[in-house]
Amino acid sequence: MEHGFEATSLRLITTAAAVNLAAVNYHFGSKEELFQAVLTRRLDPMNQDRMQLLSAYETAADGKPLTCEKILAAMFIPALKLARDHEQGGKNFLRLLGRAYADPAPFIREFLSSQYREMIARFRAAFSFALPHIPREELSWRLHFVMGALSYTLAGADMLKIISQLQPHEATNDELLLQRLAPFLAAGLRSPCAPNNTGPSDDDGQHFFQEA
Amino acid sequence: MEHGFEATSLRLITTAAAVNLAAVNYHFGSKEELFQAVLTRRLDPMNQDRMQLLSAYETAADGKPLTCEKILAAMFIPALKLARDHEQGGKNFLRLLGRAYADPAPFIREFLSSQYREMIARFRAAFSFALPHIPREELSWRLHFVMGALSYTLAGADMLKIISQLQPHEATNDELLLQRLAPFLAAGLRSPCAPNNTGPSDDDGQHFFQEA
DNA sequence: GCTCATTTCAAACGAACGTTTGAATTTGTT
DNA sequence: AACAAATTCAAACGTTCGTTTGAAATGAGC
Repeated sequence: MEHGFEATSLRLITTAAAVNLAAVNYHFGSKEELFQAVLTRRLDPMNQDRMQLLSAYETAADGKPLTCEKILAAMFIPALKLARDHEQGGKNFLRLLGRAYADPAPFIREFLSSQYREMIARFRAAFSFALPHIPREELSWRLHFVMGALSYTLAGADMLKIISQLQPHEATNDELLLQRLAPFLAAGLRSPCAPNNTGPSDDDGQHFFQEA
Repeated sequence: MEHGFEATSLRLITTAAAVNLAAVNYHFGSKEELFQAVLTRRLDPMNQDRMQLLSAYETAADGKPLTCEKILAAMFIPALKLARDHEQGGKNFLRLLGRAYADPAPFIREFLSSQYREMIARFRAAFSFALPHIPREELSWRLHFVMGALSYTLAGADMLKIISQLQPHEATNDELLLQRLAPFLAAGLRSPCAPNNTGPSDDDGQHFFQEA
């Protein structure tokens, strides 16, 4: 979490774990496979939880579309549950995960892609049903913004030291953090679509970036 | 941009640039200082542009508060101008910058912190004037979400390959991307504040994550 | 209690890293 | 042309990396 995948040596890990260096290659095969195992152990159950929670909400809604807040809650609650699991370093795992989102290593990107594909598809369908007036393509972008803000927030809020001078104990309160993030994102998701986003000749859609 | 700071060797860089390996240490001192020089050359002028543009908008508004869209435009337009400068690899620089936001290396975090502190303070003041009903602390969080979504978007939209199956030529159209991001973020910034966000006993503020 | 598969361990391997060195080369000035 | 400063260059430095090796230790089944 602190140093990223490349800069974290196996010697650092095995020393901290009080095991032999060769144990990693014996039990996991390589450093990459160890990393994938670390992520899979918690990421896969978390995404399963997310989808089950979403399904539970949908059956409870009985055919009616869910609110954005409800769908976002299905994304955030399993993450929070994991953050609360102090026995297994929950908060640190979410930060490791947030860092992995931005890691350029191809094997990490492919791994995350395979781990998220199914969950993202489910949630996009839910948002699409909840926001029928938003075109599919526009919704894809907004879902991207949601994932970006979420991963960035989970990654550790180091940027907060620049943006604000909040107390450090407040900056690490992930629960409060997500309670602020969800309404913010819900408002963005619900916001009316600019007219003709695909047509570049629309004046109202363009003047925004024309000046200066 | 592709491999991150740690995984990009000086031999890769100097070979691609057709210069000698030792030239980096002779002219820049170290790999870290080279990286800072690469960032500073464009980041510093970009942030200066942002602040000047914001000041221009403010004097044009003649004492009246700016809209969120206007303030966001002051953040995005200089970034777009840089992205359009193909002579100097503008788009690639923004992606390098987005990656740097998430890089855990302490010297990178300190460097970015010093480069952004002044600009962030200016923009927070502008948002605070534009959104007087949002408490200072809540605004800090929202500004954090804005920076997160922006950096994640600029970092390369690799997650889009998971989220949607958009055409790759569309995925790289940064201008359209920011035109979609700005309204999304403006809606989030403007969204009404949940009652008593600091008090954890408020029922309406808590039930959101209590269930399941 | 012996056997054999599994796991642990210290040591070493080859490769790649950022950096340094000191001699060549180029450049600018007289 | 000659000198001095600045720059380039090939080579090597010491370190660290992920991985491999082969022997020692452990554990389960008969």
